Amino acid sequence: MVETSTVDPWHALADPTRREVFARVARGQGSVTEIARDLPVSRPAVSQHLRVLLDARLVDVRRQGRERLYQPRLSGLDGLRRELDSYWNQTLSTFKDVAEQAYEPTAAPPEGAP
Amino acid sequence: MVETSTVDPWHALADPTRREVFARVARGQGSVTEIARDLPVSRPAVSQHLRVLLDARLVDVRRQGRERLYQPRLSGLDGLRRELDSYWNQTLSTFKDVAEQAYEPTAAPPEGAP
DNA sequence: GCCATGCGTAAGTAGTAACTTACGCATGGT
DNA sequence: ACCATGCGTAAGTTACTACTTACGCATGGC
Repeated sequence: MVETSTVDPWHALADPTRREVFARVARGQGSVTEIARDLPVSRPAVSQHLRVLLDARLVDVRRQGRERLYQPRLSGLDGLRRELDSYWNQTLSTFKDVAEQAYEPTAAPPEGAP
Repeated sequence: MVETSTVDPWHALADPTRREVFARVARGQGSVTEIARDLPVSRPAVSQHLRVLLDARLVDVRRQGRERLYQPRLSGLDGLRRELDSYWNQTLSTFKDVAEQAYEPTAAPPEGAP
Protein backbone atom coordinates (compact mmCIF):
# COMPACT_ATOMS: atom_id res chain seq x y z
CA MET A 1 0.00 0.00 0.00
CA VAL A 2 1.37 3.33 -1.09
CA GLU A 3 -1.38 5.25 0.65
CA THR A 4 -3.39 6.31 -2.38
CA SER A 5 -6.39 7.33 -0.29
CA THR A 6 -6.91 11.05 -0.34
CA VAL A 7 -9.03 13.42 1.70
CA ASP A 8 -11.26 16.22 0.45
CA PRO A 9 -9.51 19.51 1.32
CA TRP A 10 -12.89 21.09 2.00
CA HIS A 11 -13.56 18.50 4.62
CA ALA A 12 -10.06 18.89 6.00
CA LEU A 13 -10.48 22.62 6.58
CA ALA A 14 -14.09 22.46 7.71
CA ASP A 15 -13.29 21.54 11.30
CA PRO A 16 -12.40 24.72 13.25
CA THR A 17 -9.71 23.07 15.34
CA ARG A 18 -8.09 21.45 12.33
CA ARG A 19 -8.23 24.73 10.46
CA GLU A 20 -6.41 26.34 13.37
CA VAL A 21 -3.81 23.61 13.21
CA PHE A 22 -3.32 24.30 9.53
CA ALA A 23 -3.24 28.07 10.08
CA ARG A 24 -0.52 27.56 12.66
CA VAL A 25 1.51 25.42 10.29
CA ALA A 26 1.01 27.90 7.46
CA ARG A 27 2.35 30.66 9.69
CA GLY A 28 5.60 28.73 10.12
CA GLN A 29 6.82 25.15 10.35
CA GLY A 30 6.59 23.46 13.71
CA SER A 31 6.66 20.18 15.57
CA VAL A 32 3.56 18.46 16.86
CA THR A 33 4.30 19.43 20.44
CA GLU A 34 4.83 23.07 19.51
CA ILE A 35 1.58 23.19 17.60
CA ALA A 36 -0.35 21.44 20.33
CA ARG A 37 0.91 23.92 22.91
CA ASP A 38 -1.10 26.76 21.36
CA LEU A 39 -4.31 24.76 21.06
CA PRO A 40 -6.92 23.68 23.60
CA VAL A 41 -6.75 20.02 22.60
CA SER A 42 -4.44 17.15 23.42
CA ARG A 43 -1.31 16.33 21.44
CA PRO A 44 -2.76 13.11 19.96
CA ALA A 45 -5.71 15.12 18.71
CA VAL A 46 -3.29 17.41 16.89
CA SER A 47 -1.52 14.37 15.47
CA GLN A 48 -4.81 13.09 14.11
CA HIS A 49 -5.62 16.44 12.58
CA LEU A 50 -2.21 16.59 10.95
CA ARG A 51 -2.82 13.15 9.52
CA VAL A 52 -5.97 14.40 7.81
CA LEU A 53 -4.17 17.52 6.57
CA LEU A 54 -1.45 15.28 5.17
CA ASP A 55 -3.98 13.13 3.32
CA ALA A 56 -5.53 16.31 1.95
CA ARG A 57 -2.10 17.40 0.69
CA LEU A 58 -2.29 20.54 2.76
CA VAL A 59 0.87 19.88 4.78
CA ASP A 60 4.14 18.00 4.52
CA VAL A 61 6.38 16.37 7.13
CA ARG A 62 10.07 15.74 7.46
CA ARG A 63 12.05 14.28 10.31
CA GLN A 64 14.64 16.36 12.07
CA GLY A 65 16.19 14.48 14.93
CA ARG A 66 13.42 13.33 17.23
CA GLU A 67 10.99 15.88 15.93
CA ARG A 68 8.67 15.75 12.97
CA LEU A 69 8.45 19.20 11.41
CA TYR A 70 5.23 20.01 9.60
CA GLN A 71 5.07 22.68 6.94
CA PRO A 72 2.27 23.86 4.64
CA ARG A 73 1.91 22.60 1.09
CA LEU A 74 0.48 24.39 -1.93
CA SER A 75 -0.91 21.31 -3.65
CA GLY A 76 -4.03 21.00 -1.53
CA LEU A 77 -4.69 24.73 -1.54
CA ASP A 78 -4.45 24.91 -5.31
CA GLY A 79 -7.51 22.77 -5.93
CA LEU A 80 -9.50 24.83 -3.47
CA ARG A 81 -8.45 28.04 -5.20
CA ARG A 82 -9.51 26.78 -8.60
CA GLU A 83 -12.85 25.52 -7.37
CA LEU A 84 -13.53 28.73 -5.50
CA ASP A 85 -12.63 30.81 -8.54
CA SER A 86 -14.99 28.73 -10.61
CA TYR A 87 -17.83 29.35 -8.15
CA TRP A 88 -16.98 33.05 -8.13
CA ASN A 89 -17.14 33.38 -11.90
CA GLN A 90 -20.27 31.30 -12.18
CA THR A 91 -21.90 33.49 -9.57
CA LEU A 92 -21.06 36.63 -11.52
CA SER A 93 -22.36 35.01 -14.69
CA THR A 94 -25.59 33.99 -12.98
CA PHE A 95 -26.01 37.55 -11.72
CA LYS A 96 -25.92 38.71 -15.32
CA ASP A 97 -28.42 36.10 -16.46
CA VAL A 98 -30.86 36.99 -13.69
CA ALA A 99 -30.54 40.69 -14.42
CA GLU A 100 -31.19 40.13 -18.12
CA GLN A 101 -34.11 37.89 -17.33
CA ALA A 102 -35.65 40.70 -15.29
CA TYR A 103 -36.00 42.77 -18.46
CA GLU A 104 -37.37 39.98 -20.63
CA PRO A 105 -39.38 37.72 -18.34
CA THR A 106 -40.96 35.95 -21.36
CA ALA A 107 -37.80 34.66 -23.03
CA ALA A 108 -35.95 31.79 -21.37
CA PRO A 109 -32.35 32.81 -20.50
CA PRO A 110 -29.60 30.21 -19.99
CA GLU A 111 -30.30 28.07 -16.98
CA GLY A 112 -28.25 25.53 -15.11
CA ALA A 113 -30.10 22.54 -16.49
CA PRO A 114 -32.06 23.45 -19.63
CA MET B 1 -35.21 37.31 16.42
CA VAL B 2 -33.72 38.58 13.20
CA GLU B 3 -31.75 35.39 12.60
CA THR B 4 -28.31 36.64 13.51
CA SER B 5 -26.90 33.15 13.70
CA THR B 6 -24.44 32.50 10.92
CA VAL B 7 -22.82 29.38 9.56
CA ASP B 8 -19.16 28.82 8.74
CA PRO B 9 -18.89 28.75 4.93
CA TRP B 10 -16.17 26.11 5.22
CA HIS B 11 -18.56 23.86 7.02
CA ALA B 12 -21.31 24.68 4.54
CA LEU B 13 -19.23 23.56 1.56
CA ALA B 14 -17.61 20.60 3.28
CA ASP B 15 -20.50 18.22 2.71
CA PRO B 16 -20.28 16.80 -0.83
CA THR B 17 -24.02 16.80 -1.43
CA ARG B 18 -24.40 20.36 -0.16
CA ARG B 19 -21.49 21.45 -2.32
CA GLU B 20 -23.25 19.96 -5.31
CA VAL B 21 -26.38 21.86 -4.38
CA PHE B 22 -24.38 25.06 -4.27
CA ALA B 23 -22.59 24.26 -7.52
CA ARG B 24 -25.95 23.75 -9.16
CA VAL B 25 -27.24 27.08 -7.86
CA ALA B 26 -24.02 28.82 -8.91
CA ARG B 27 -24.50 27.48 -12.43
CA GLY B 28 -27.86 29.17 -12.62
CA GLN B 29 -30.80 30.08 -10.40
CA GLY B 30 -33.36 27.40 -9.76
CA SER B 31 -36.24 26.28 -7.60
CA VAL B 32 -35.91 23.65 -4.93
CA THR B 33 -37.71 21.07 -6.99
CA GLU B 34 -35.51 21.72 -10.01
CA ILE B 35 -32.36 21.41 -7.95
CA ALA B 36 -33.54 18.27 -6.21
CA ARG B 37 -34.32 16.63 -9.55
CA ASP B 38 -30.60 16.43 -10.43
CA LEU B 39 -29.53 15.06 -7.07
CA PRO B 40 -29.79 11.61 -5.50
CA VAL B 41 -31.45 12.92 -2.33
CA SER B 42 -34.99 13.90 -1.40
CA ARG B 43 -36.39 17.39 -1.81
CA PRO B 44 -36.51 18.11 1.93
CA ALA B 45 -32.85 17.22 2.12
CA VAL B 46 -32.13 19.84 -0.52
CA SER B 47 -34.25 22.33 1.40
CA GLN B 48 -32.18 21.70 4.50
CA HIS B 49 -28.95 22.12 2.57
CA LEU B 50 -30.20 25.38 1.09
CA ARG B 51 -31.01 26.57 4.59
CA VAL B 52 -27.40 26.02 5.62
CA LEU B 53 -26.13 27.72 2.46
CA LEU B 54 -28.41 30.66 3.24
CA ASP B 55 -27.05 30.94 6.77
CA ALA B 56 -23.54 30.85 5.32
CA ARG B 57 -24.47 33.72 2.98
CA LEU B 58 -23.63 31.58 -0.01
CA VAL B 59 -27.08 31.79 -1.61
CA ASP B 60 -30.10 34.09 -1.70
CA VAL B 61 -33.79 33.41 -2.20
CA ARG B 62 -36.67 35.32 -3.68
CA ARG B 63 -40.24 34.30 -4.22
CA GLN B 64 -41.66 34.12 -7.70
CA GLY B 65 -45.21 32.89 -7.69
CA ARG B 66 -45.33 29.59 -5.88
CA GLU B 67 -41.65 28.96 -6.40
CA ARG B 68 -38.66 30.04 -4.36
CA LEU B 69 -35.78 30.80 -6.66
CA TYR B 70 -32.30 30.34 -5.20
CA GLN B 71 -29.31 32.13 -6.62
CA PRO B 72 -25.65 32.29 -5.56
CA ARG B 73 -24.30 35.08 -3.44
CA LEU B 74 -20.80 36.55 -3.39
CA SER B 75 -20.76 37.50 0.27
CA GLY B 76 -20.05 34.02 1.60
CA LEU B 77 -17.50 33.27 -1.10
CA ASP B 78 -15.59 36.46 -0.42
CA GLY B 79 -14.54 35.45 3.07
CA LEU B 80 -13.36 32.10 1.80
CA ARG B 81 -11.32 33.75 -0.93
CA ARG B 82 -9.60 36.08 1.50
CA GLU B 83 -8.82 33.30 3.96
CA LEU B 84 -7.53 31.05 1.21
CA ASP B 85 -5.35 33.84 -0.18
CA SER B 86 -3.95 34.40 3.27
CA TYR B 87 -3.06 30.72 3.61
CA TRP B 88 -1.52 30.79 0.15
CA ASN B 89 0.73 33.74 0.90
CA GLN B 90 1.70 32.43 4.31
CA THR B 91 2.63 29.14 2.72
CA LEU B 92 4.89 30.87 0.22
CA SER B 93 6.44 32.89 3.01
CA THR B 94 7.04 29.78 5.09
CA PHE B 95 8.67 28.13 2.09
CA LYS B 96 11.12 30.99 2.00
CA ASP B 97 11.83 30.79 5.72
CA VAL B 98 12.46 27.07 5.57
CA ALA B 99 14.74 27.44 2.56
CA GLU B 100 16.77 30.15 4.29
CA GLN B 101 16.96 28.08 7.44
CA ALA B 102 18.48 25.25 5.43
CA TYR B 103 21.51 27.42 4.71
CA GLU B 104 21.95 28.72 8.24
CA PRO B 105 20.77 25.98 10.56
CA THR B 106 22.32 27.72 13.56
CA ALA B 107 20.41 31.00 13.42
CA ALA B 108 16.74 31.00 14.39
CA PRO B 109 14.58 32.21 11.45
CA PRO B 110 11.08 33.65 12.00
CA GLU B 111 8.76 31.02 13.39
CA GLY B 112 5.04 30.91 13.92
CA ALA B 113 5.32 31.26 17.68
CA PRO B 114 8.76 32.54 18.70
C1' DG C 1 -64.41 27.88 -2.56
C1' DC C 2 -61.56 23.98 -3.90
C1' DC C 3 -57.76 21.11 -5.47
C1' DA C 4 -52.87 20.95 -7.07
C1' DT C 5 -48.34 22.57 -6.72
C1' DG C 6 -44.26 24.08 -4.14
C1' DC C 7 -41.93 24.25 -0.18
C1' DG C 8 -40.36 24.50 4.84
C1' DT C 9 -40.21 22.12 9.24
C1' DA C 10 -40.65 18.39 12.81
C1' DA C 11 -39.35 13.96 14.37
C1' DG C 12 -36.66 10.00 14.33
C1' DT C 13 -32.49 7.26 12.92
C1' DA C 14 -28.03 5.73 11.34
C1' DG C 15 -23.48 6.84 10.37
C1' DT C 16 -19.50 9.68 11.14
C1' DA C 17 -15.97 12.11 13.41
C1' DA C 18 -13.54 14.61 17.03
C1' DC C 19 -11.96 13.99 21.35
C1' DT C 20 -9.90 11.51 25.42
C1' DT C 21 -6.55 8.12 27.78
C1' DA C 22 -3.38 4.33 27.34
C1' DC C 23 0.19 2.22 24.97
C1' DG C 24 4.35 1.28 22.13
C1' DC C 25 8.10 2.47 19.13
C1' DA C 26 11.97 5.33 17.64
C1' DT C 27 15.65 8.84 18.39
C1' DG C 28 19.28 11.35 21.19
C1' DG C 29 21.89 12.41 25.15
C1' DT C 30 24.68 10.72 29.12
C1' DA D 1 23.01 0.33 28.35
C1' DC D 2 19.71 3.35 30.10
C1' DC D 3 16.28 7.05 30.61
C1' DA D 4 13.88 11.09 28.55
C1' DT D 5 11.76 13.14 24.75
C1' DG D 6 8.69 13.11 20.72
C1' DC D 7 5.35 11.10 18.36
C1' DG D 8 1.83 7.86 16.06
C1' DT D 9 -1.91 4.61 16.83
C1' DA D 10 -5.59 1.84 19.17
C1' DA D 11 -9.79 1.78 21.72
C1' DG D 12 -13.79 3.78 23.50
C1' DT D 13 -17.17 7.53 24.17
C1' DT D 14 -19.96 11.43 22.98
C1' DA D 15 -21.83 14.71 19.96
C1' DC D 16 -23.20 16.03 15.61
C1' DT D 17 -25.20 15.74 11.10
C1' DA D 18 -27.23 14.18 6.90
C1' DC D 19 -30.95 11.61 5.62
C1' DT D 20 -35.77 9.83 5.52
C1' DT D 21 -41.00 10.17 6.04
C1' DA D 22 -44.92 12.77 7.61
C1' DC D 23 -47.14 16.94 8.11
C1' DG D 24 -48.81 21.76 7.49
C1' DC D 25 -48.96 26.23 5.33
C1' DA D 26 -49.05 29.31 1.39
C1' DT D 27 -49.82 30.47 -3.55
C1' DG D 28 -52.22 30.06 -8.11
C1' DG D 29 -55.54 28.17 -11.43
C1' DC D 30 -60.21 26.63 -12.21
